[in-house]
Amino acid sequence: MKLVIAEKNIAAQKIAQLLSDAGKPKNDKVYNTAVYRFTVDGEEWVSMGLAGHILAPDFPDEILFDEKQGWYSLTEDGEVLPADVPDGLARPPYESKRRPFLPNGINIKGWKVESLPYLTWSPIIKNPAEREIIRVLKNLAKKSDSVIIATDFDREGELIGADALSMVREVAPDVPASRARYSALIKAEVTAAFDNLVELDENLADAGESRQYIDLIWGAVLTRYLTLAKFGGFGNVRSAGRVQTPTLALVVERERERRAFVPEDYWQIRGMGATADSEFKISHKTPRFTDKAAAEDAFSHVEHATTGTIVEVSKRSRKQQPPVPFNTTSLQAAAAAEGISPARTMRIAESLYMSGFISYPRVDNTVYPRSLDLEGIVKGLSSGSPALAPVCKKVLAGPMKPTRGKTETTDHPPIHPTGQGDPETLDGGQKKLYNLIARRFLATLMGPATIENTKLSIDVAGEPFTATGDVLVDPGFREAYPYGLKRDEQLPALAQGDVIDVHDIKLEAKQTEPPARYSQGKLVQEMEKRGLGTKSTRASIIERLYTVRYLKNDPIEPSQLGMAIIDALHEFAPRITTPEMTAELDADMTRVAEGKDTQEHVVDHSRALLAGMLDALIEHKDDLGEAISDAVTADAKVGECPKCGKDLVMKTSAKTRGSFIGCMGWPDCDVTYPVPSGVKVSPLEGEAGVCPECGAPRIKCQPFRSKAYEQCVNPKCPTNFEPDLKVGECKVCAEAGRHGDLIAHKSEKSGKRFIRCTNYEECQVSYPLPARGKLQATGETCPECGAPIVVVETARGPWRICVNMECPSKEKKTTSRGRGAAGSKTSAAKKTTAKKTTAKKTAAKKTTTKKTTAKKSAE
DNA sequence: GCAAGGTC
Repeated sequence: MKLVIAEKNIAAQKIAQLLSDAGKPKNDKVYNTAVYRFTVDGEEWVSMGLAGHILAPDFPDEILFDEKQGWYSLTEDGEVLPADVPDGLARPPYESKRRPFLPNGINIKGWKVESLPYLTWSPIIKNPAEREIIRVLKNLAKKSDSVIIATDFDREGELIGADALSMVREVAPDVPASRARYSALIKAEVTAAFDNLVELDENLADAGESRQYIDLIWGAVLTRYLTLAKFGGFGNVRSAGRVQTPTLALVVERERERRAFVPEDYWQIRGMGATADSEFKISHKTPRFTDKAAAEDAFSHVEHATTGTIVEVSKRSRKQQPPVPFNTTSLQAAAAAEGISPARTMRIAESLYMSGFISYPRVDNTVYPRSLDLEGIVKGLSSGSPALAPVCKKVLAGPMKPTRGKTETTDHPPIHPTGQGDPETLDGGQKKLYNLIARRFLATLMGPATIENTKLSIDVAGEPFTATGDVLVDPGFREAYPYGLKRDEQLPALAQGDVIDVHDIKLEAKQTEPPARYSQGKLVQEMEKRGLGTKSTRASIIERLYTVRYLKNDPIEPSQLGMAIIDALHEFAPRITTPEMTAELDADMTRVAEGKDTQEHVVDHSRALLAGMLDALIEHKDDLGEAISDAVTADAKVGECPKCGKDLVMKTSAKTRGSFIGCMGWPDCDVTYPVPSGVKVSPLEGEAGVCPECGAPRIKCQPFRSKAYEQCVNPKCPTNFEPDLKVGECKVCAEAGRHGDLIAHKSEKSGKRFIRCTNYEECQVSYPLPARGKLQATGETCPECGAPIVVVETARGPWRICVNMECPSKEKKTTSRGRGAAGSKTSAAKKTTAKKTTAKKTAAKKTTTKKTTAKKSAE
């Protein structure tokens, strides 16, 4: 039997399909792992997929260092054994200007600043990371008479293959092994690769392993150092790494630019133009006046103007080209613009890929291979998604010339829908991403959009004004792909000499804006541009920076802690803070791969560079600890104590582990505030962070998967609730000839807010209220149902509602205002909706599972 | 308790 070892399951499956003599390969399982059995020229073959790297590098357990005997380990009875370490590490571990100050017997497993120099020079072992896969691999290897490594054709692939082979060698030391190198999972490539088997490239694998070692050594040493400089308790690791630290530095650098930015004043003159049946924006031909006097002079001419004359009408049409196919980075950027973070995009994409909706999601390629059945996919989409059917029909009728991106690789096709599966079974996030991918795919097969731009030149009291409007005259690809499309701005049909009304002309003082913060999508693109990380790692690295609290918010801001970390590393270990470390590492690895340098030399050189920085780092440990401590306190600050003026900070209760806000003046000052549970809370900065009503801090609350809101932390503050506010009079009571007032209440127990009539016993009139937002009475009643109208101050501004949830006006609002009105549903109505959604989801899940199972057994 | 790289 021949054993084919691929990097991942899909590759193992594809290879089996492409090499199999006749008919489909047989799906089989060895201990729950999928393997594929087939025959080649009558010979029995089996292929299996790994799960990427199956071994993980780590520092050995229980290895110690002694000045005289070097590295050693202790047996269980305490016997000293020389450790099996590579020659290069037999040297004194730490070439410091000082003599090593440590006692003998340093254990590198303990997190101690004193052991960091030894960690820098520690040997590295590789531990099994995928025990199940290794078990299957060994099981099959024992039964095989030859083994073919068919992992991806790149540096990491070669390393993954070499690691797999080392596991095979443990059970089959003499089995012949060879390597198949294919760069695309298509018949011609794969058969050619298996017809021309080569040897595993040990140098290339060594290069990959050097990368692993250097990343681990630098990452572990600096992470331990930062964590220990000011230990913040377990769960408060301050990490550093070759990719994450330069990425953080990008964000910090942008923030510094913003802070150093000096805004410049400018002035704008803008107003409204109107014809009998339409209104449009007009602005002075000089878009920005930098001279205040000139702006005021121009404004004085038009301030009281009521009419303007059209001087010229010009029309220009421009074409917008359809987008190029998605690779990982462009998908992440497009999804980020739709509010899905890169990390979440990858989690959802993985699930869509695993259930057969989309192609493999980790790709650099942006050119569809010739072998891809574009027409078949469009047909599949057409029958699977009713919403896409009309546009699919158009695509099928057209010439279907796909666009091409700049990056052409042959490993996988660009990310595209498979045309399989029923999109109705997907959940919210999946559906959103699937639609983006499906619509992008269709757009790449369509023609350009044509936008007609109309420009009006208008004379207003001798001053030149303009108005512009963009109208999509031929949607082209936009019919499939509306993402990021600006709304039409239609100007009325006007001709030279026509006179229009003008009004509301204003002189506005403005200031230039600092450079924008990175969005998560932009940061992923910037990382790619600078060679930081790979398509598979960038999203998770950004996410990591959020979990260690170096970053916050979106657009991305660095925390004080993040800035302190960059400052410290910039001063004492600058190499880790720039993309150059990655560039130099790449150059080193190329030399190792070419056989011009060795793993030992390259890794030792890197160890020496790190060791050279340790002296200064250790010397300044306490300074850094203080800086981190100050930064953490500053990050926790939510405001100033209204009672004693000291800082109010987020604290964690030792007893309940819940969060609360407390005064730094404790125990002298006892001011505390509760913090809503189940939401992510962050302080608001500047004026927004202080409640104008009561002086307590205002905070931003981010509930899981719903809109963030802001509120004052003081539960007794009038901004949280106006108790016993009269919002109107009871209509039912009035009809019955008595008087009843409608009063707003808040339940002490549940915290729910509602309106109830003072004669509730008799009329039973009560209305629910939204859970948050300051309430104002208007004195008005709803024209549709006669219930009172109130204003609720929400995060998105004031919101007028009729308190009667059964009011007929609600239906209209739901359609016209979308989310805003949806929030006005009664809790009962909400419950029904929630139930429906859950039921739908459960049904959807069941269907998906059924389908997948059905599909699997069919294969 | 550390990184970054694969992929589940």
